[in-house]
Amino acid sequence: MLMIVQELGWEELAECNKAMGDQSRLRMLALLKTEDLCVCELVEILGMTQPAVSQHMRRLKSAKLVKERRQGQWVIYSLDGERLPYFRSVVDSLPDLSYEIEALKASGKKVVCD
Amino acid sequence: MLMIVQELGWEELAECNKAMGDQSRLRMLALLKTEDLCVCELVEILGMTQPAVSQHMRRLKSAKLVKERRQGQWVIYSLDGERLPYFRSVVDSLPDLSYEIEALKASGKKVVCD
DNA sequence: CAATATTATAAGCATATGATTATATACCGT
DNA sequence: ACGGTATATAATCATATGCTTATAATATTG
Repeated sequence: MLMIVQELGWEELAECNKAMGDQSRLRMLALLKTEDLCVCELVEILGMTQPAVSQHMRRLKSAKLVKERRQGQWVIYSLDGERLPYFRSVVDSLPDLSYEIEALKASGKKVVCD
Repeated sequence: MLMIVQELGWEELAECNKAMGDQSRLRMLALLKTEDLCVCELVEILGMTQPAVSQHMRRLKSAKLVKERRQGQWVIYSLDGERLPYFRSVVDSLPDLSYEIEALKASGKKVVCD
């Protein structure tokens, strides 16, 4: 089976980098590297308002760096980024924030159990 | 000899990505991948004003993605980006624009001969 | 030193960005 | 269908960004 990987244009390339050009969104990607998370969990960990998180996720989603799925009342985000050749390199270079997720679980606020 | 590579913080990481989050600056990086260039050559190739190019290069320089050296009356820019772990991956994924530089040479407007 | 060429900086302006508050939409349990 | 929880969108606002024009700074040449 032949897979055609569509070449990214300048516009899309710039959009991907812009999407990764914000500290909050970088932290979100770093968190999603460890585990898929829903919006309210990101809100809890990052200490941001819910609309702020939603809007950041929209930006990441429109750059195709994350994808979403609905699970009950939650919308769960996960890393995507197959279209961006160096996305894995970027994500790998992000600090490990798994301890944040551990802390969330310890506090009993982890809501989604896959 | 032990080389210590200073870990980049969120702030710097975001700045690097922001610096790469613009079509013009991506093109500049793509051009510098082929060959070191001075400002007036970038002006010629990209069809931008000289101040616009200078300001973009300042942004790239402050993110440490390019470095400059003076050669006579010209300031020559070249890729740097050793501090950004995935910089090479990004640059490698940029389209090849060497034909732009060839065209410049053919037109007799390549000013710097190293 | 004067004249020219190259590059950088400053100021102004239109648009983009990121946050906040308020409101709408979607799903769940009863 | 209703109330509660989760998420998205809209409106607003302060700041950032990118471009333009004008001007300054630096280097070369005569």
